[in-house]
Amino acid sequence: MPTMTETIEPYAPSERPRPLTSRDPRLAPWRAFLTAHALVSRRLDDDLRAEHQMTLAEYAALLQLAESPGHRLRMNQLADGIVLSRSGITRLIDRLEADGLVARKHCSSDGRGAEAELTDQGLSRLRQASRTHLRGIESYFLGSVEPVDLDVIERSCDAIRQRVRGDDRAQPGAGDPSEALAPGPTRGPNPA
Amino acid sequence: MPTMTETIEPYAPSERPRPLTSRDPRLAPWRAFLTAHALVSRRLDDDLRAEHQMTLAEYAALLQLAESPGHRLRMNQLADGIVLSRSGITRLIDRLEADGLVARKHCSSDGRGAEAELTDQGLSRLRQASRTHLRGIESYFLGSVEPVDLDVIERSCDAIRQRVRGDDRAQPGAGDPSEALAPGPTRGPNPA
DNA sequence: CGCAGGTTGTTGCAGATGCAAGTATCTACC
DNA sequence: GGTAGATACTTGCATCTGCAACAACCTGCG
Repeated sequence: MPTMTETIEPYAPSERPRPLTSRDPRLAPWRAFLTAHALVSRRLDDDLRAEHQMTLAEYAALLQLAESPGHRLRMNQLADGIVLSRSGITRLIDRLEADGLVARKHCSSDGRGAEAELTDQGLSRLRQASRTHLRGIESYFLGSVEPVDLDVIERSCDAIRQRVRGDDRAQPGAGDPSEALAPGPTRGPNPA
Repeated sequence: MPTMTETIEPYAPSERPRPLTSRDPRLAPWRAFLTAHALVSRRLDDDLRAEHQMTLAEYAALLQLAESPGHRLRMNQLADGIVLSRSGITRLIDRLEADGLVARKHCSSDGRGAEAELTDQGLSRLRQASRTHLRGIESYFLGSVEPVDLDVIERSCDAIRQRVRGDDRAQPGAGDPSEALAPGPTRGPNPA
């Protein structure tokens, strides 16, 4: 796997001399990170619940499906994508299916497998909810971070992701997911 | 096809012209942020559970107490500090009290109030757990982020915090909390 | 003083999540 | 081909969390 970012730094961030102590000033960024996440994600969740009767996790699942080819995904990939346990995904899809937003399909290539497929109604609900959600991200997250700093955050968080789980399940053939929500003349199921 | 060549103009991060769309590249940092947090916090929680039978939230509460003057804190402040609902804090302190790690005290200045006070055993358990926890932070978080970038993350996350909750409950008179866990000859309530 | 309204913490209840165990299926090796 | 082990998902059970309702208390105003 590519170690691509060979930086010109003084030392690699992974190997530092002394063990971390409770008074190390580098703990401040970590705490800020934790608090910021807790506040933002709670707020986004509250907004989605209030305006669309939908949790943040449900939104994330619908979004993942909308960005996947054929609007369908295996349970496992879904679980990895939104960082949820297998059983968590089972129940989450249960709820979305009960609401008619996704449909369970048998996986043709793997008898054990199940796929969740976004329904038209699911896509519609996702698009509606995305207005609230994107407004929230813009307001709480992007509105607080200097544009120049977004790259740093993305790089750092990607590095964290790669480090915590040795691998990553990237899907190179997934096409451009950025248009999954775009209501333009991209594909059939338009928001009627 | 829209030209992605945006000029590098410096405008305030709070006021942007167009509403955020689902294909905006600024969504990538947000998603990376979400995923990184989910992975790191889960990992830290798993480690604490496995090695010290303690959740991350319990650790955070004990730590907050250890950093507070007198090793005690009102329920509300505790709730704000670790971003948990009131009832969540009630139950969390219930558990810690049942384990003998904190003790509930009546607040002398406010008859409604309750304070949680760290017990000696609580401090001891916290110190033990902190080895695991600090090791995890070093390994997963600090080991992934370039030292130069820590400041950016701290600033950004602080800005998010301030924006999401209009105010912040800063305690300027709380002294230097960084020594709360240091086993050295710092202050009175030492591990007898 | 006395009450209205706000604040603090706790409890009933419901929802979301994880682990461990179970079932069905796939893969590899004999 | 057949069996052992791995994998994919689901289910039972326990835990954690939040909202709404509640009780106790404080504050301010008449």
